[in-house]
Amino acid sequence: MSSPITIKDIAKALNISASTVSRALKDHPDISRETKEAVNTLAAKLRYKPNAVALSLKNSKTNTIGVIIPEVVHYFFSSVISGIEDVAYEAGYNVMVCQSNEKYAREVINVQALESNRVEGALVSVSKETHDFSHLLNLEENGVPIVFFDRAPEELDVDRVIIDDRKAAYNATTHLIETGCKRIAHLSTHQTLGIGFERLAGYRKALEDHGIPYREDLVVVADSFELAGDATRNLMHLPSPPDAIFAVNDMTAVGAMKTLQRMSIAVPQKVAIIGFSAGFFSDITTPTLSSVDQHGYEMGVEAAKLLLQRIEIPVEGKHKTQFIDTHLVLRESTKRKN
Amino acid sequence: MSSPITIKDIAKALNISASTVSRALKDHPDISRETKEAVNTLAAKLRYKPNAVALSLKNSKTNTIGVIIPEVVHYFFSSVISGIEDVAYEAGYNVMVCQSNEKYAREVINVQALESNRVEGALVSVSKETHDFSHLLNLEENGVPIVFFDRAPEELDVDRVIIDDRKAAYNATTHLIETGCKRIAHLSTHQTLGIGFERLAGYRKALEDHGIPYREDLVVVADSFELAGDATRNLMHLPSPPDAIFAVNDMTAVGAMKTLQRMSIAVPQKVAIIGFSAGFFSDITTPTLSSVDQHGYEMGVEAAKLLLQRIEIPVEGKHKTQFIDTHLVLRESTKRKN
DNA sequence: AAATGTTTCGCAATCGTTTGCGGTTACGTT
DNA sequence: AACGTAACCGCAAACGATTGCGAAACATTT
Repeated sequence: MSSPITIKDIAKALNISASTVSRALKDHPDISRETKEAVNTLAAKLRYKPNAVALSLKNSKTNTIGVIIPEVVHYFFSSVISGIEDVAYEAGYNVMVCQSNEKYAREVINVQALESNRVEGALVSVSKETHDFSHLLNLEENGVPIVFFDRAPEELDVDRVIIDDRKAAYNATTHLIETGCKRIAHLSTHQTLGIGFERLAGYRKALEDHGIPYREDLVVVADSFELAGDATRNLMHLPSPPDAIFAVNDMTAVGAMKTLQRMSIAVPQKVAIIGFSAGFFSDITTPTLSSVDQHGYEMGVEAAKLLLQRIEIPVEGKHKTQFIDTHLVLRESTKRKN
Repeated sequence: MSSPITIKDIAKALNISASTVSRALKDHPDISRETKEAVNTLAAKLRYKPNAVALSLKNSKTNTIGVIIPEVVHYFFSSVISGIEDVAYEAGYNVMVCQSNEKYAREVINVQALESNRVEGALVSVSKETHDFSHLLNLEENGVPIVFFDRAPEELDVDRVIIDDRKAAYNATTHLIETGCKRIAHLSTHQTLGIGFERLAGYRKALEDHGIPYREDLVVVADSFELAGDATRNLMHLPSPPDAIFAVNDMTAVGAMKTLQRMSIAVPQKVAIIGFSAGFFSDITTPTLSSVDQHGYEMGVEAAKLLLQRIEIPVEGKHKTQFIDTHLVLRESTKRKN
């Protein structure tokens, strides 16, 4: 059968009207038992499946939410998706996933795709290139609620589910300090990204609260496996090299660790390392990597829940910022407290 | 504006008919220049976006393909998705992603969701629990082409994009043999899974071709990080323990590696290890992990391409099996040839 | 001046489903 | 015999966009 079975097919076969079939299928009291039985058995036999497209049009309800993320190929983002998927599935929603590939232009196109497809809400983590949020704000103005997660525009009145980056960074840095590290480097990311800004701020605050002077030469923008290598080499050639590194994410931390090992510098004895994100591969490095667990799955769950809530009842007044708890996962790349 | 702008809104505002607006928007010659301009400027001003749902219904064409995978949270699967996404995007298709979470029941529901949403084709990698494929075959009978990737039903006439598991396993095993290993263990997965069967077959063939006897006690079903630990411990307590391990995937390989290290057994000197899948974390273990690169992204690309082709021109006759090239990525967990 | 052509646009049907309203039976009641 | 009333069911409109066909309005030709 090339074209799917419709209600009309059933109606024609049974010599009744489409409306009767429709009502019979949903057990409407107006329909006699015999008719219902006939319809139901034929529908089952023909494997009738209601056309969700037609329903969407009729009800102006697509039961679909959109997701825009930079790249699926990151443990963190894919675990967020997993959380989103589970919540959406439970609530009878479908998920449309779009990747921006960290490109602003593509993100704009993604937004249009979501809007054309009449998604009822969107979950967005913006690309690194995105500094103008008008495409997203327009979407929201047009009645599509948005919940930002992880990477959210600063200082805008939007719903967001994020971690308390500053606090998490503060805790990570503090742990390094408490285990005896004095010269703590920070491999950071661009300050425009919010998380870059916040994590640096937490790092600085921790230093300050413990009476350790802030050194500009110990803070480097390096947010990938490759960049971390160069940055680490440079850091270690400083007159006063670091004895600990707080990296803005795990890939960066691993890049640093690998480089240190290649330089025969013992981790954590000579240089301790702590990462951010707790991708599951923090388990498999040697030494295993201490990290800040961002709870991606949970973030997905909470973001999706908030979005569904916004779909039910549009925001009244100001939006909400929800924090996901982080916690330090202490493994072998940092020293122990004594 | 709560409800999106429609063609009728524009028509009403301009005191013309909806048909004229429609034609004006697509530059139909029947429409005068002035009308076109008026329509276009108003459409732009109101940020009119065509309703993809209505178009889908009208054209019986949703421009959407469905993807069913066990879990997004695997580097391999998310890289496949990435490949699919890129091809789909290029061709103007949307992607609907569903996770089976390795459950047969949920996979069935996923299929229904895809069918209800009238996807034009599906890309499927079946769950571990799936032994009955009728839900998928029904879908295909109803005119929705399916391309299976990675995990495809055996001995069924379906389209599939897979790697040559047997050959890849053969190569991996052969490399271990050529670097001097004599007692090669295989951490395998269930034989029902096809890839389990094929990889074991390749492993056996390699042994055979090199005159090494097959030992049942060296083949264990263990296909996760945790299971690999126990299995490896048992293997090493054998009277004649292995001097190499070929693992069915990277997580398993890393589990084995970690366990060996905990037992103070040198890798690769005492026991060499080779994995399968080349998740990017094979780079970050110490020693780095030799592995068979499955080229997930490319698999996604090829599977999507094949699917789009099937959507254009339905299969005439028998289906196609397409192999993605694999290659050995030799790193530090195996010895070098001399 | 009549006939033909050209330009520009609207009507209505269609995709599949739902639903208010009205219509047709059959049955019972007076 | 005439009427009321359930019990069942169909008509048609609606969701938004497209498109064949017909129809005005105006211009051109003979």
